[in-house]
Amino acid sequence: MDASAILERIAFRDEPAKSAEPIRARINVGTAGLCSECSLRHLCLTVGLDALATKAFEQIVSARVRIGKGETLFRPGEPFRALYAIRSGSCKSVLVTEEGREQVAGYHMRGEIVGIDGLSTRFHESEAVALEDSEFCTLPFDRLEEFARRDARLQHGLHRLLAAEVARERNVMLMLGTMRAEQRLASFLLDLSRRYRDRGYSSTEFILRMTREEIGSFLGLKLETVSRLFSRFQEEGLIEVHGRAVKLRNPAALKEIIGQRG
Amino acid sequence: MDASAILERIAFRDEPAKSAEPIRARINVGTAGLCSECSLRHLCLTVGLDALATKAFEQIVSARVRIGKGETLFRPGEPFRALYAIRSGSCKSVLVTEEGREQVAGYHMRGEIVGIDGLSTRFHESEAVALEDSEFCTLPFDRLEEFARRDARLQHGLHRLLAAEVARERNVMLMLGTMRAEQRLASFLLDLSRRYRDRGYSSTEFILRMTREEIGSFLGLKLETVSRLFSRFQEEGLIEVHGRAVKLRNPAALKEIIGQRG
DNA sequence: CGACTAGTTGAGGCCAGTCAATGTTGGTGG
DNA sequence: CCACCAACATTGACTGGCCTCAACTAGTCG
Repeated sequence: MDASAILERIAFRDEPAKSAEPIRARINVGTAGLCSECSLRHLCLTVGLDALATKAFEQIVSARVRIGKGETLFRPGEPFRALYAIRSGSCKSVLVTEEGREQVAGYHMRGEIVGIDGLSTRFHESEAVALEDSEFCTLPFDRLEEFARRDARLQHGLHRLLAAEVARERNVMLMLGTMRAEQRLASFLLDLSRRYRDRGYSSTEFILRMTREEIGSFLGLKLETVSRLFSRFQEEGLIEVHGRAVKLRNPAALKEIIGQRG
Repeated sequence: MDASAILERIAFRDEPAKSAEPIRARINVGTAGLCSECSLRHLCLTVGLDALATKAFEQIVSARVRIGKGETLFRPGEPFRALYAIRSGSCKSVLVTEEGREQVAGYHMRGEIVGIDGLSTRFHESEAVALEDSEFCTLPFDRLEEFARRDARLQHGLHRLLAAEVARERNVMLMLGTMRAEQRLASFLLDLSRRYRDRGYSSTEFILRMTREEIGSFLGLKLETVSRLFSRFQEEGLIEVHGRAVKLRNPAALKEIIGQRG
């Protein structure tokens, strides 16, 4: 089987969908291979690679996937074949246990990489759902590994990527384990703020892509609690909220809230 | 600087200790290099390596560290140089934030590998504290990376190790985000049970190495709550507790508790 | 023995969950 | 354009689970 056939298999996700509704993922093979011109290359795995290596890296990133809002990029139980770099849009990752316990494990925006959850068992364990129409670059993992064996810089990048995921989850653990509701929400807002800033957007004004329920699930709270806290923060002049539009009026005060007693 | 000098630097931790009390870590260089005979080789990074590669791997594992109960293997802020395989004993890892927020992030026993927390920033972000006198094999990370570039099996093993840590933390997230106190404790006990079983110990009778406070910190609960739950589980005939000695009398019922409603 | 740490148990309070009613928004079709 | 509907969001009243504070007990080590 040649490379393009493998890529088609990956791109078209040839295993049967586990769920009733069809996956309407579409693919643009033609537009692939532009890492060296990608505005996100300083956020992606190409960090640390020189121009030549980036060109070589483009050979790996040979497929793009577009999915619509609410559609899934991968589902629990599906074989793990690739990581996905978010080229545009955003997604959430959702954990589901046998007993039906469900939790939003993360919220990911452009320039970030999702799919690591499948690396441990070689099957995806979580679900990635687009929160808006989104586009992803497919990074076939076996080819990444091969590249990493030849290039220590990419190896480093890959390790750092995995380690960053560990670090991110550790922070979530800390939040869930030690913070009270208002601290969790403040922490969530400041985290978003920082990440939007890193991407060149406003750090004080942004649109939430998640519902109150999804935010609550991520923060270990109920949607009513989240809603109440938004209202309270607004009353206290910390933020302005109109539905999903949020403006941070006093980030310093939010930071202070997080620092308060155990 | 030759290899043994590097190892000495690692072993004797030449950077100044951040805390008042001295680190009394001792080292046995002489006993290193026995991976091929180690009873834990099927749990360690050597999984998947053949005899020859395991022999080669021994060259990497060139130092052992012994530390006493309550002493630290590494501290936040220290440069990351190596991963540590627990050869005997156990340890906890503790997260500390700037604001003094503190949480036990994990409990690790023999055959497990700690220190991954330093990989992201190249500085350790958590503290590893021995819960009993313990012995660790030092795996210098640069040499691991070098080996992984030459041997795809070790590369796989390393990736799986990192991915397993991601998966472990995801489970902790789920626990902290969706479970009530009794479910968290049940989940904790069954997790220990499984891991002791995997190591050839009894899965129903074991000694806790952590205090109630440490367990509580890990589970996002207060020590009083943990204590009360132990008592209640005992009243209900689920377990027997005498201080830190625990006997699971009805693991199935513990499993059921976890499965209960949201 | 006394000091100390770890653990247990009780009483009461508060934070967040639960249940429920109402308001708002966005998409669809007449 | 508006009516309608479903999904999302807000707000209130009440409940309950876990925390807080506190007293007491059981080991442990000098």
